[in-house]
Amino acid sequence: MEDFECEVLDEEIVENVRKQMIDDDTIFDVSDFFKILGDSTRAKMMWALDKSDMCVCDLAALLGMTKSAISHQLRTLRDAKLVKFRKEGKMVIYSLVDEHVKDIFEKALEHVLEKEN
Amino acid sequence: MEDFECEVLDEEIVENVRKQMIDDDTIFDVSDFFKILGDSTRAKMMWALDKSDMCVCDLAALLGMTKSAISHQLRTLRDAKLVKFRKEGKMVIYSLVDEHVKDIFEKALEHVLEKEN
DNA sequence: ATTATAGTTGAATAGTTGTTCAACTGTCAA
DNA sequence: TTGACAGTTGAACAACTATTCAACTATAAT
Repeated sequence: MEDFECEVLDEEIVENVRKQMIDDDTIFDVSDFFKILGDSTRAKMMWALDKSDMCVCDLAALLGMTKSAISHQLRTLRDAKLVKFRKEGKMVIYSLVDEHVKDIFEKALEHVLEKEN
Repeated sequence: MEDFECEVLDEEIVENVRKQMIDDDTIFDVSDFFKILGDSTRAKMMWALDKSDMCVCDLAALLGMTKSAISHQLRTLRDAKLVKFRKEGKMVIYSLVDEHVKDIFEKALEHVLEKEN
């Protein structure tokens, strides 16, 4: 017989789930959001900025990375609207945009720590 | 003068944050967790499995992908202990491991939808 | 036994992404 | 106006990863 790829086996389930499925754009937005936190450098930066606003240089020193690397990642975080910045003289001070992320971070942390066994 | 990379500017802040910093292993685990949900295919699969347990074939049909691609991603989700499976005849039925992920997903969804403007 | 189907797997490919490097801007101080 | 420093940027490189392809296993039915 022909080698067709994937016929539906349980029509009822598939149709039912398809009806409840959120639209592609939203799923993309959600996974893009997770992608941002899915890099340990960015995750650390968010964690650090949650503790205190900081300039690029201090973030770099804290994490033991170059200013360039940190600046690139801050750009990513800015594009994702997770951090904002203000200028103070030569320095640029970054801070978190909202508290929302903190909640998600802490829930994820719970989840991860729970699994450690 | 020498071109040193990144001297600490605000000792007090950096030291204070350093003391509150969570350890590297934990940050890695958390960002690895986010990385899993940071792919739209896997995000969709998790979303679908939250609505109903499903076999590989139906997941593939629902998402319009090959069984192979889905199977590979299911392997990733299994390794991350986010899904489990049971066998029914020729079929392998996958389901979510816990409710924890659902919470995080929904919080992230809130966050994303809130920003849409 | 043979055929069809559900699913898995490893290798290969193509696309993505994090960091480095070097060159740049803007601000402050002498 | 010159030098030093905080930060940004684009290009390049290396590492990673999602999907495809082909070959495979296992179960069920004829």
